[in-house]
Amino acid sequence: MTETTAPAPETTARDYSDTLFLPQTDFPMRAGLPQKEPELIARWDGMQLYEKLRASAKGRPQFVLHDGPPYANGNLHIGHALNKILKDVVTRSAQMRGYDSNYVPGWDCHGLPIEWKIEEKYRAAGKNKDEVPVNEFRLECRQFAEHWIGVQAAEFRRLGVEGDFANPYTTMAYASEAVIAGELLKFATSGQLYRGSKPVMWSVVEKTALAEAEIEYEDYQSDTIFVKFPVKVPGAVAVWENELEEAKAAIKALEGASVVIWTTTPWTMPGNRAISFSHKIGYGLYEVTVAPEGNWAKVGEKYILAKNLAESVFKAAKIASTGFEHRFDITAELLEGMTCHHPLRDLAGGYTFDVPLLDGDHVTDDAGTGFVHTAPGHGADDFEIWMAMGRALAARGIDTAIPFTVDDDGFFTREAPGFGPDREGGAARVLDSEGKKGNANDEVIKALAERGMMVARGRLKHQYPHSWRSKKPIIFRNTPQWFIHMDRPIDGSQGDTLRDRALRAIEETAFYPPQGKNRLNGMIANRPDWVVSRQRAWGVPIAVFRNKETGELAPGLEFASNDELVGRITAAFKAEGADAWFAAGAKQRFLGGLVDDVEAWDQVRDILDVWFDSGSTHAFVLENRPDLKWPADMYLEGSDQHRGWFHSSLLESCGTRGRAPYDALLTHGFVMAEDGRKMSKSIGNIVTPQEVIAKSGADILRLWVVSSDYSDDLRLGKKILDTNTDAYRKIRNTLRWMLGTLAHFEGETVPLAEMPEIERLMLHRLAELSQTVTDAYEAYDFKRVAATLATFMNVELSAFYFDIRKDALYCDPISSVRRKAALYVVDRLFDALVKWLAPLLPFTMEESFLARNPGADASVHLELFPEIPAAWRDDALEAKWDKVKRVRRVVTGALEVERRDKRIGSSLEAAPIVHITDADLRTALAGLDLADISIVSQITVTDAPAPDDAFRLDEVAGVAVVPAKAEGRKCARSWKVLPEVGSEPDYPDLSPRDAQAMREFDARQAAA
RNA sequence: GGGCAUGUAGCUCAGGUGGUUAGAGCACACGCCUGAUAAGCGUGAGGUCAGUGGUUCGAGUCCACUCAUGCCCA
Repeated sequence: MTETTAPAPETTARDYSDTLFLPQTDFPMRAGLPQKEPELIARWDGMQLYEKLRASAKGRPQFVLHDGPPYANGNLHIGHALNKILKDVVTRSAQMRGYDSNYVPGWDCHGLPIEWKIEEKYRAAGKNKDEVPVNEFRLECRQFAEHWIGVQAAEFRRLGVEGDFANPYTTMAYASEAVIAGELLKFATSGQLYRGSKPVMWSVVEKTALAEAEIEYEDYQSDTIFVKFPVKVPGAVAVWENELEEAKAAIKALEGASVVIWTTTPWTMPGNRAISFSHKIGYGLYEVTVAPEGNWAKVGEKYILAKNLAESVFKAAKIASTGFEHRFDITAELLEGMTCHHPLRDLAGGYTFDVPLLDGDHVTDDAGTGFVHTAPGHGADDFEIWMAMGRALAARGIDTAIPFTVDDDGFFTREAPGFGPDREGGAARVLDSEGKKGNANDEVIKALAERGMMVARGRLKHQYPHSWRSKKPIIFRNTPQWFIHMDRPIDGSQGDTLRDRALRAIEETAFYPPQGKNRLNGMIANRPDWVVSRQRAWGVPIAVFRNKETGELAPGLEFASNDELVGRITAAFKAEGADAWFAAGAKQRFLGGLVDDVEAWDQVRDILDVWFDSGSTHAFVLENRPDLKWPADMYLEGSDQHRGWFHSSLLESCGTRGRAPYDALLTHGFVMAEDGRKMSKSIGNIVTPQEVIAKSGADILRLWVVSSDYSDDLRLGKKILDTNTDAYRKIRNTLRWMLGTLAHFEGETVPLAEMPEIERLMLHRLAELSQTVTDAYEAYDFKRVAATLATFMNVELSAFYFDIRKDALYCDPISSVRRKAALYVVDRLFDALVKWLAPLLPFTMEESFLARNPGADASVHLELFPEIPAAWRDDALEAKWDKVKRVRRVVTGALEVERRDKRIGSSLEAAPIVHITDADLRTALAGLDLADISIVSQITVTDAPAPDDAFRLDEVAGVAVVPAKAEGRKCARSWKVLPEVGSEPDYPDLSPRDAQAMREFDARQAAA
């Protein structure tokens, strides 16, 4: 509706649209990232961006984020994406902060999972791994890894990750294998490497050790036995010394009593070295009072049992519930320090050692007797408690050596007296080569029964570990392994053990977030010696020889020709890869001429655990590449790597170089589903990076990463992706408007002093943001960068500055300083924002940057963060404008009431009267055009008191607004309603400002 | 079961050393604009700060316990 006083000739009115400086851009509103991003990658490849980045940063201080190598055996999952995106943001932001930030991606190539894949292939073809020459097998593993490195590299690049993808590092490169072997030999030479033993899951059928992942649990029928361990020393007598007579009687009663254990593996009895109990369980002493004729459990025998289980034990022993009596309770104090005789004591002259009782958390009273037979060579729990108690046991005069009672083929050895090769009829066997039960259980039970040590026997069907490959049962078996000392002085000096060094190194490392320090520290402080050996084929060998007689190692602390031997080995590996170790004649080749009799030495065939490989990356990557440096500025991985790569790298480097290979550690959490629970196939809540990229684009995924708190677990699902997509659109549209507006910018600068205040306010905000953003990047606080910039763009630009300045930018005459100043400021805003956002959203920012700065060699990623002139900072101006904004808020509030009541639609229809009784606020407004700032056509500011019914806001005292409709006609060009419209005869439908704009416009048209 | 963490609006996050009605962005609802238009502007609703119990004049913030979730180990 227009005014009736001077009817505007609407039908003939000129359309002024094309005389306005409206936004003009080809930059699309809808990004089409799934298509656009690959084009940008192709462009970066074509222009050799990585090389240009290095060249442009030459001579700057280095920043090295050393890549933790992913395992090369499959497509990326969302966790990889999170990890690599964070790394990319760190390296890109460091580069733009002024460093030479070179990122070299790497891959972990050796190890079990790849071996399985190849074995699986063999199985499918009906072939047996053991019939294939080891180096042929290794070659296939190598090719497999090679393939996946190619796939993953392409997937990483698709995420926008920039780095030296043309020359990545791999743990299987010959040069790497040579260094890895060499690093291990340093431990050997310094005497830190030793041969020990621990139980592993062993398949007798395949004659190999198996990893947890190669095991499946199946039903199995086991022989169970209840066995007596006669009490030798009744325990902590001192505790009872001054106690009641009853207690003393209890101790006396223990004479002749037995601790009873229950086990499902009778064949492990020769390996027994202890009995575990729990202080959380109540125990009692029971006596048999009635027993059947010829029963194992006889009248008068006294057993110590868990009270909860006594009834069931006697039932198994064929004693009626009226045939036994509870005598005393037995306390944990009494059990602590108690020792027993081995039930096979004196068999074939063996088993004469003391069997101690140990308090263990793994003991429960839901089955058995409440006492757990403990054979450290035959179970993980058993081994753990035995090692944990090692020092205390030694103090009690107990030999802590773990016996090798069973050999590779499942036969008892000489260390199982009475059952080994000396036995009449030969060694008893646990399992035969078909995986069937041997005679070991029966022979052990027979021997126990002969000595009167059996209480009962039975059978139990339960879940038992089987080999994934052969489907046959496995056994736990003590095997030789290679260890690195944690607590042995390295240079012979006290306080210089590997543990000491590592704990000191942790103190000198920066942790992001700080909690990581605690976690790593706890693990190093408590960990046992480092097991580095695996009985496998695909890896770097523990390239040492061991003297068959003396156990001496070569290379080793005592070996004379260490340098020569190490030199031969590493040179060969460098030229031929670690395959050289497995080639025929290796022993002669390496050891020949360095020892008297090569045949007196065994060549160790074990390979290194892959954690040692990746723990050595600092040596073969950081030290070997001239474009990197040692130590790294940062290692960045998921929080699980406190146990993994951070840990092994720390130990390796401390053992060989005395300090950590990194100055800082940054850890991130895991990606969870939307409800905070882990993603799983069965629930179907898995999100893959591939599908997000195909549907939304990598920049959406990156926005999700950088707006999340990576130090905690991250959540991801459809809804969260949608939210991020919306947030992305807001950012993109604001940039798009700036690009459109800047189409009219001709590069003209306006001196700061001549700029309107609101332009100076924006430059000031830019100066503030510069500080915030660079600080946040420096602290790796990316969510702060993302939130700060997004909020700025939405609140201060889109909803405030741009909204206000549209009138000047679209309508002002070409000559307008106000318009020129605004264009200049928009240009500066755009430039800074695109650069600050570039590490976060590399695709979109490149696209935006190129829209302003076209050129074959142009890239936002070659830029530095903008230098903001110090003069732009103006805190007083900001304080002043805080007041202006307060007044504006009241005006806007008043307009909203008018709009709601349908008195106005567009705010340009209004001409409010603003009563400001607060002198401070009025001063702030002096010289400012509040009508422009409030986006109304006219405004009246007065210090007169406002009527009672004026609009007020509680939080803004001293301001009241009386609404009014704007007087005059609507300018056909600017749409402002002004009394002056029509005052210029040559443009009767325009305001004077627009008339002037048209004159200049027409003049330019004519000149063109 | 042990170690280390985390738990603030639908979503993502702010909330130095305890102190007025707990904030922001996005999403949502409603309204406006139609010269940023599969956009833009405004207004609004939305939280017993995981729970319980303490310390304190006062706790989202300190302490204890519980619950939930995650990582590592067993």
